[in-house]
Amino acid sequence: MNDFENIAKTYDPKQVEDRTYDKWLKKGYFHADIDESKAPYTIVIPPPNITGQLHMGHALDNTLQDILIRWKRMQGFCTLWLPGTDHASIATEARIVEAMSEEGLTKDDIGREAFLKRAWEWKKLYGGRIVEQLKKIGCSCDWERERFTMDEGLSDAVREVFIKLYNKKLIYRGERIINWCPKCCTSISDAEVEFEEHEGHFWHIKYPVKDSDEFIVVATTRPETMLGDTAVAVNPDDERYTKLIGKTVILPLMNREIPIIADEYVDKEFGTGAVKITPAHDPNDFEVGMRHKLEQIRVMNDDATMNEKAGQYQGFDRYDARAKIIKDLNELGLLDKIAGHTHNVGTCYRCNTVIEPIMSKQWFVHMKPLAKPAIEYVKNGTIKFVPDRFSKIYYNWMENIQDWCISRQLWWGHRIPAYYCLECGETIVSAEKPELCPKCKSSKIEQDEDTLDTWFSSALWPFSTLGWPKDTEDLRYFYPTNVLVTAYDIIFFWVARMIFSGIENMGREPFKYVFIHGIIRDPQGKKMSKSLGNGIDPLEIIDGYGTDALRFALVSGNSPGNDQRFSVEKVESSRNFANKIWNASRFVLMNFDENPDFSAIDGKKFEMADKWILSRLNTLIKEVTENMGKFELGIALQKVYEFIWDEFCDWYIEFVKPRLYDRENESRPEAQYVLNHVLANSMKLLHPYMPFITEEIYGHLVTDDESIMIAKWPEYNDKFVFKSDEESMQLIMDAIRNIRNIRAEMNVPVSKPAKLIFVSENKKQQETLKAGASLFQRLAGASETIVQGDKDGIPVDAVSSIISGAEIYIPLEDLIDVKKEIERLEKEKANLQKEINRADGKLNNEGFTAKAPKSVIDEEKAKKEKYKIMFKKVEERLASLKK
RNA sequence: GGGAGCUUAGCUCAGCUGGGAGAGCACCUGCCUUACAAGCAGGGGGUCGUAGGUUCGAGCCCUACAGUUCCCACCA
Repeated sequence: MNDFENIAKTYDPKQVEDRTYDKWLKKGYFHADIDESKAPYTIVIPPPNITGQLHMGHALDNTLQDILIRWKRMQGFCTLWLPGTDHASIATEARIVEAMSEEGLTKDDIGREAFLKRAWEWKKLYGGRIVEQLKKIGCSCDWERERFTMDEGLSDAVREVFIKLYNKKLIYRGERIINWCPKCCTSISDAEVEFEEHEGHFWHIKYPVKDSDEFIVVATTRPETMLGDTAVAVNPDDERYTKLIGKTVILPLMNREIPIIADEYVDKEFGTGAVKITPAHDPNDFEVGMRHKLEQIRVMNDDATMNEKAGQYQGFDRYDARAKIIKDLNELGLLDKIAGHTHNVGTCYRCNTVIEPIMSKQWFVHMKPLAKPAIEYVKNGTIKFVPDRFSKIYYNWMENIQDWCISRQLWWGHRIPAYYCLECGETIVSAEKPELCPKCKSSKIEQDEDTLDTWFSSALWPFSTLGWPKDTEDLRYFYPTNVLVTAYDIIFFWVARMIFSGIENMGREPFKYVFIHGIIRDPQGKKMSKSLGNGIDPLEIIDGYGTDALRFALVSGNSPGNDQRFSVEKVESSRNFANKIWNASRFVLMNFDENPDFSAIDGKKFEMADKWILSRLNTLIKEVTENMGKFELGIALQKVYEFIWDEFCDWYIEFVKPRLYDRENESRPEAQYVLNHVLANSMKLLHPYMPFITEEIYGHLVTDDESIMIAKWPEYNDKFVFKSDEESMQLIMDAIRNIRNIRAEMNVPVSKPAKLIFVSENKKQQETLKAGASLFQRLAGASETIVQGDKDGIPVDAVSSIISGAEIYIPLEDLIDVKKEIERLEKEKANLQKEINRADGKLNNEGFTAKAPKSVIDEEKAKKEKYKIMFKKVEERLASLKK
């Protein structure tokens, strides 16, 4: 015994975590030094927004990355986990605008320069918060390489890519229908629009045909856009309207003459079959307008109020204008009818405001040529999605991709490196502001006011963070990265864009695997969200249960790509596991001698139980490593859990107790050694998942390592395969379980010792059972263990159990009720009969014997034999009881 | 309209290439046994959504259907 006896009986994460993390930091374990003798293993973090607070999604995502990184580091790779943050243009700008409005200020009040100054201050103040939170969950990132999307180097990368794509004509500026968010006051990309089902109306409006009494009725969900109508379209094959094609209608309220045109776009079956065409406010109408060379009249301002083109409705908000228009039309008798209509309305993914499709001059990325190789890289397996089904989602998006609107009417972000000559209108795309216009030599040049979509810079993250466009050592060594870990909801925004950007700019894939996980939901299965207030704060969970427990709860029992519900109960049981390990370790340590030294351990002195657990550990190492290699982290963790709790704690520790308690026992050092060895290796296997407690325990064990973080990952070793000992221990454990079983059934607690008689004809089994005597005594309440080859002298009033190969008799004297015992055995007999029948059924099936693999057939035959023997023994026992 | 996932014990979920259904929690019965009551020992509980099919053999593969969740498209 030693000091470890006095260690707390419960594991206290607070005493361990921060101290341990600091130690790792100080030792520089997180830092990756390029080592050409090693293979690199790289992960770039999905950069959290500087506005962000750690939520469960981050906790899961980063735990998964940390598991992979820690595992690979132990395997001897030169691992780099590169961290950083994203400037998150819209989200951050919104925060700053909000803060300013509390001071009664607007962006325009203070101007661009002052605004950016504030933004950088804000970043300085809050940008590091999420990074500190990542440290709390144990992330082993190389903080010396931390990057920010608006760092100088990364901004260079952005400009470089913009210029390059512009010169290749893959970036262009054009006037098109874009998604406009009136609240954020910026355009957003298609991917940033979320559709919501709204209960709306379908207003049928009568447009008078010029020089006639006729009307043509159009149906719309957005009547306010009619102010910008420049045509009415019908299907050319629609006989109802054939005679009207080419005629003119008077646009109500505006009294403008607009033509009736024919276009295939119109669906005869839908609505009235006649469509008002508003090229400046609808993407389809825009296309129709282009085909028919229609005028584009934009009737709305950027804040979604009506503009001067809206006539009497100028100044109205879009919805007020809508109400007034309906009212006015009704008064004019031009409102044909109002139908209920549920339809999907696009909203801004940041602020949830209904977006307005508006014609606007913006910058776009021409996507088709970039999408093509990006599809190819996944198709040919250069990049693999895990699980594979997500590649379908990716194809589906990439194959139907539209051009990407990248300009934003925001200030916080990378300003577009395009300059316009105020004299001749020339556009110059350049990293630096040109002195003179190359065309007219004017010096009146101004830079484009807009910034780029945040995702434009994050698309470059896997190489911009490594130094690109400079040709750095880091870039050469660590690129391409190995795996990207993210949730499925970000495949379009980010993963897809990184893929084509990596291929386009680096000529190589940005990563080899995309490891996709699901969303963490609340206990009711709802998505956690700020607005619902159902989010569970990971930091609170850490505070209450420890980081390791949180990590365990997030990873165990979950399979890749699937959503999961988060429950405190699960964290509790994870915490219990941590505690279990803690106490197992306490036990091991308090049974060490003063200065444990295992240099004199003799493998020949290993007992059956030692070889059994070593063999089991060996198998575990193999399986866990295989599972992790396939990203089956939940399965791997489950196996470690079961090994530690069920095999190591519940069995092995119980097995070795007598050897430890007896200081004279000659294999006591071997037991200590095996405890140390198995625990140390279990901790290694567990370390990627539960880094803190494993480090703490490992530090107390006898090892050559200064930290488990940099210890060598265990490897499968043929030398530790002890099949025969595994079988023997299986027999002993089966026997103990059976005896406990009987005793529980008979209400005889293990604390009441009873004699144990084993009957077995098999020499090896006899020896095994004899060797197990002390175990039977300790774990099955045996007062004495007798092993014999026949049934001579077995008392009639003994309770019996037949296990594979051996008969167990427990003479319980007056405690036994013979009638009850017969009943029990009859039941047993019936069960065995059922098993025999099942095996027979298979073996008598010609199809089975002809087609099943030999190993399966042999297995079945062996089972049948086994059950037949057991059956016979039960029968015999019954016969003797009935006498 | 197109696509994907899910449906397994009371609850939450695992189940790897098809070869006798598992865990955690909950529940029941014993135990404060000198590592751990956040524990130990034992136990009950499932015709694996339904119906077909392939196969010697299906929770797993195929088809249809039902329920459910999500993604994409966006017919004005």
